[in-house]
Formats: sequence, C-alpha cells, structure tokens
Amino acid sequence: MTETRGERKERTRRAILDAALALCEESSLVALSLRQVAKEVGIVPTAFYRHFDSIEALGLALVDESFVSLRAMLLDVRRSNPGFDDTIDSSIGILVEHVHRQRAHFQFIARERAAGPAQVREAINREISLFEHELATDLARLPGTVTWSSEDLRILSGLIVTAMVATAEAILRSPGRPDVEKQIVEDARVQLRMVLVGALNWRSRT
Amino acid sequence: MTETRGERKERTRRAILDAALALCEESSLVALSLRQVAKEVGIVPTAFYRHFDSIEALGLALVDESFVSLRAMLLDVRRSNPGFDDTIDSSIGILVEHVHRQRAHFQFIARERAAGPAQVREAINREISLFEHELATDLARLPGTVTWSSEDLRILSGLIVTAMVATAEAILRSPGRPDVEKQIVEDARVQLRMVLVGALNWRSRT
DNA sequence: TGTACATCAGTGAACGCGCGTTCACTGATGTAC
DNA sequence: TGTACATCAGTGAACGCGCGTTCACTGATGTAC
Repeated sequence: MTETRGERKERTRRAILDAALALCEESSLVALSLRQVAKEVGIVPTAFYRHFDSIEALGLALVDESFVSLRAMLLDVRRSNPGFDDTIDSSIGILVEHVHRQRAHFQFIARERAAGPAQVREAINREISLFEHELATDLARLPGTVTWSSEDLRILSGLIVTAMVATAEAILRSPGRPDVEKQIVEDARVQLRMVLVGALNWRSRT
Repeated sequence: MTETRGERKERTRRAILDAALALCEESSLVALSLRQVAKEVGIVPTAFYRHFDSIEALGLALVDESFVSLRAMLLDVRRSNPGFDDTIDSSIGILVEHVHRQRAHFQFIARERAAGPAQVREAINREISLFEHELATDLARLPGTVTWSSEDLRILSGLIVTAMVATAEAILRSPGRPDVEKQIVEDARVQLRMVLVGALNWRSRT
C-alpha cells in the first residue's frame, strides 16, 4: 500500500480546496456550486459531504488557508528588519512578491471580504483587524512614535493597512500589465512616504 | 387614462431596479436570478426582457444610478466650501450622511466592485478613478499645495479616496451599532488629519 | 369624432438543464484477535 | 501470519426545484385617416 486511507482523504480534501479557489475566481463563493467543485475534482457530488458540510464551510477553510499566506508575508516584512529609511521600499516589495506568488489567495480574500457569505466576511474582517493590531505593535517600536498614544498608533496602523489592501487590490486588477503595476507600486511608495511624513510631524493629543 | 404606456413601462423598470438592488444586498449580482427579480416585481419572468437584455445589463444600469448618488455627495462636499480647518469634519459628516441615506447604493458599489461581473467591476473602477481625478483638482486649489506636482496631487488624492472608501465600507459593516460607527468616524477624522499634516510638510520632488 | 390598424408590455406554457440533498450501496483499507 | 469484522471514502440512482430562454398569445394603448 503506497498511501494510507487518511492520506488519500487528505489529498481529496486538498483537491477540493484548490478546485474551489480556482472556480470561484471569476465570480464568487456565493455563486459556486457543490456540483461544479465535485466535477472539477473528479468525484461524485455526494462525496463532497465526506469533507465539508457545505460550500460555506469550505469557504471558511479557504479563509484560514489564505491568511496563512498573508501571515507569511507579515513575517517576511518583520524579518526584513527596520532599516527605517528603506523599510517602505522593502515592505512594499515583499507585498508585491506575495501578491504574485499567492495571487489566488489574495483575490479570494479581496472578493469574499465584500461579497462572501456573512460568516466568511466576518472571519476575514476579524483577521484584518488582527493585522492592524500587529502592525500597531510594530510601529510602536519605531523611533518617533514614543510620544504617541496607543489610540493614535491603532489609527495610523489602520490607515497603512487600508492603503496596502487597496494597493494589493489594484495590482490584482491589472494582471499582465507590468507598466500599470509599476505605476501602482510607485504610487504606493509615495503614499506611504506621505503618511510617514505626517506621522513624524504628528503630536499625540493625550 | 391616468398613465401613458411609456410612464407605465418606466414604472416597471424602476421596480425592477429597486427589486434587484434589494435582492442582491445579501449576496451579489452574480448570484441574482432573473426569476427572483421578476417574482419580487410581480411580473412574469419573460417580461424582464422588455426592459433589460440580461442581469448584467441591469447591473450596469445600477452602477450608473449609484454613481449619481455618489456624485451628489461630491457636490455637497464642494458646496460646503473650504473653511479648511473644519473641511475635514464637514466632509466626513457629509460622507456619513450620504452613506446612510443611500445605503443600498453604497453597499452595491462596494460589493460589486470586488465581486461583480467583469464589465460591472470595470465600470465601477472607472468611476472611482474619475473621483480621484476630481478630488485632485479640488486639492490643487487649497493653499499649501502650490509647490506640488500634479503627480503628487493625484497620489494624495488616491490615498484620501482609498481611506474614505474604506471608511464607508466600515460604516456599512456595522449597521445599528452607533457606538461602533462613532469610533469609525472619529478614526477617519484622525486619519485625514494625519494625512493633512503629511501633506502640509510635503515637498514635491519635481 | 369614429374607425381601423399598429404597437408592444406583459402572459403562460413548455423545454432541457444543473442544482442540493436523500438513500442504500460497494469495496478497499484498517483493526482485533 | 491469517481470518473475520468494522470503517468509511466514494458510488450512482433518484427526487423535486428553480433556472434562462423560446414561442405564440392577448389586450390595452397609441396613431393614422
């Protein structure tokens, strides 16, 4: 026996997740049918239930999986270390690289955040809040923010995450157009610098 | 005769648009069926074709209609006049008011921008680009931006629009929770102030 | 003003299709002895 | 190691349902004379 029953099951589960991610790329989870997924995977529709209770449950699994990708990105950013002056450039470079490498995951998150089933939307927004919170912690370690209230750090962090999410979405919107993408990335750099200039001149009101 | 044939047709068309806007609120255009809409309106499914070629065509009409709402908002902001110091507060106040009054339109745009049919997504992004461009023109009239390149104005404008879109989406995400909304609005104010501080200390590199 | 004809928004039957879900099943893998 | 039984991922038929689209139609409104 080359494969245990458990391994075979896991392989099918993976195939279902991959097929679902690919299939909903051009519409949305809410327009994805169990039968489409089963057909793509090469199993009979009823076999789907051996792995997930519903398409929505599958969606929640895809959210978990996608955020593993996004957290890997955050780890890369942290690992790249704060040289401050080129922190912006290197962070944006990492963002761009991850968007390309995990295109499907980023697209899934962007789409389902706005249009997914309620539970999926909530799960995604919870994760994004965590992101903002983590970024606020990182920002607190930068020089120049010592006088800031944690409230202001949270708000600045929210602004940066919003701008980066928008940048990722813009990149996803222009596939195969390197000139357009280059412009988007350059704009993002300038935006972050503008925000940083604001931050350095900001005095907390607490 | 109290109503001409044309008026009656227009009334049905309106009913179709309203029904579609209401029905896709909890999922998306791509999951909306012609029969659902017809049933809601109280006509037979085939009568739908007297008004639109497809659900997608209906979607494009809804985009047009929604952006009439959004442009009305921009007009209000301009009309409120730049007293500069409280321009931020009054502009955000106008945003909040319009989000509440045109909730369905804002929600439609936010959702279909990410998940709608390709043509609908493109139409929405085209309109948002126009918004950014108009805002850049307005910003150029403010004192303190005289030394700015048009490039930088465009980029700043993009950042502000991104932050305001994110604020509108956050408000839409917390219906019936005035405390949460109050926090979102307050955060948006601080974010715009931070950006403004950055802008006032920014020197164009051209 | 009255008549004859044209227009056209909405009707209703019918079609083939893909949907989610039920159910009893098969047969390879796993386990207890 | 060999046997008997349990597990369970995947099968396949069947169900009732809502889907988009076709077609020939109806009858009130509009128009030409």
